[in-house]
Amino acid sequence: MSQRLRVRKGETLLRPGDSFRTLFAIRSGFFKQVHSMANGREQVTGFQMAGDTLGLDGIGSGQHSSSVVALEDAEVCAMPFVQMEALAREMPPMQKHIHHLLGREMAHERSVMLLLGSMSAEERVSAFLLNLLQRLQQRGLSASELVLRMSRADIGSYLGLKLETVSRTFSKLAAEGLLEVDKRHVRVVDNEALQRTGRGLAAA
Amino acid sequence: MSQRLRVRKGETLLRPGDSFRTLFAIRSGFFKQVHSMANGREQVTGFQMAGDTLGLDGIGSGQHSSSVVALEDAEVCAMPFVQMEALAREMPPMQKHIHHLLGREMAHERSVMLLLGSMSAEERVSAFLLNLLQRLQQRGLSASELVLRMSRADIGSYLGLKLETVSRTFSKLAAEGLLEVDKRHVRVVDNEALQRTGRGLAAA
DNA sequence: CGCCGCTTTGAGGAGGTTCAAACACAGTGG
DNA sequence: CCACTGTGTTTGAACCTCCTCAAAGCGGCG
Repeated sequence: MSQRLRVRKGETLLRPGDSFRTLFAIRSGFFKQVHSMANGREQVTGFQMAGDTLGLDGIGSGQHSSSVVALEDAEVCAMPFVQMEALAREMPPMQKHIHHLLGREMAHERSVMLLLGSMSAEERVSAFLLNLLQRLQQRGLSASELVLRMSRADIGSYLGLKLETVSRTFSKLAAEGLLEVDKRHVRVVDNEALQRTGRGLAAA
Repeated sequence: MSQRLRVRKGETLLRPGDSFRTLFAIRSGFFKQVHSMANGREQVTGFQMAGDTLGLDGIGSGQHSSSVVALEDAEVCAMPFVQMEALAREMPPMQKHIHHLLGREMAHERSVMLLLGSMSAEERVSAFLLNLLQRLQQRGLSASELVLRMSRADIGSYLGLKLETVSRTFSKLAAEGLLEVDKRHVRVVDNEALQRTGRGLAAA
């Protein structure tokens, strides 16, 4: 039922306007999701890694509304949505699964809304790191060390900050002894303090 | 299958932690949806009116994550979700309908993310008004005049601004000749200019 | 009338942005 | 091998938007 697909770093898997036909389960790699506004401005709305699902936007309209770009070489599984719907009609667990996926997506968007609506730059960056670390830990990786796959500009766009502010905030958190930062390599030194700062963002 | 329910102004229809069992279709009235963060801060995440659906959050976790409060006397239809799921298995149109509802909810949250992430106060307030007006128009009401059901504080919370900023922005838009504002009564004078300012937020 | 909730307006201050310059690093071609 | 270029990051200084604190106005209701 599902077909593997390779996506190279920098390539675009989905574009706004593409008709909604398949979901993609990420087997490996790292993606960013970018939305464009009517006035031309762009904004990163999410980062997806192995185990996450791509393409859920557009389930309502039948058209994708965002572009999805690989930030490193990746492999995905294409799952035709009509087949998933058909399965859902016969197997309630599949129906539950789809609803669960949609629920998670909505929960993520909600948590970003809260972050953008009421957190300071320092809180946003902390919450962002904690969220990434938690998701990496769920996948069996370190909970205190990570390599950022995205640029400062991408992080800033996602967090509603300018790239300079993101950079300054990393420096500040490092100066305060919460992190060690070297370009895209980040190590958490004081996890508790980081939690204290960035608490508020929910899971995946 | 569905049961009517009256909710008086100020009453809470759903609370965070309530188990997810039923969706509510609004027959009349006006609601706000409020989310709380781990750190105690609160934020309005949406306003719902007649024809909108309440309770879609919690479809993933089985628990509601927000409270829903009536901003005026209202009447809603309770629809047990297990029955909707059962129907969806037998009738593809019902399945489509559920997916459509979820898609709309996600689209709304996305549009608010974009608003919060990259628009100025003036743009946010304009986009907010345009969105409300559009939804009122879809319901057969005036596209140029409305009575706000929510306070400046609620608007501010929703738009990621302080209530004073919302008030000032209304005054500014009025001074520029785009609006006439008298407390909660708003009339659009220059719709084009308002569109020019607030474009970027998508539908419902 | 007098209180209370909501709104408006002002003045001052803080957090983020903007503009600019310098640095690090990888890839390229001479 | 090394200058050369391009992209991404860091840091500084000045500015601007929005926030904070404060006071006053409006309107409804007991």
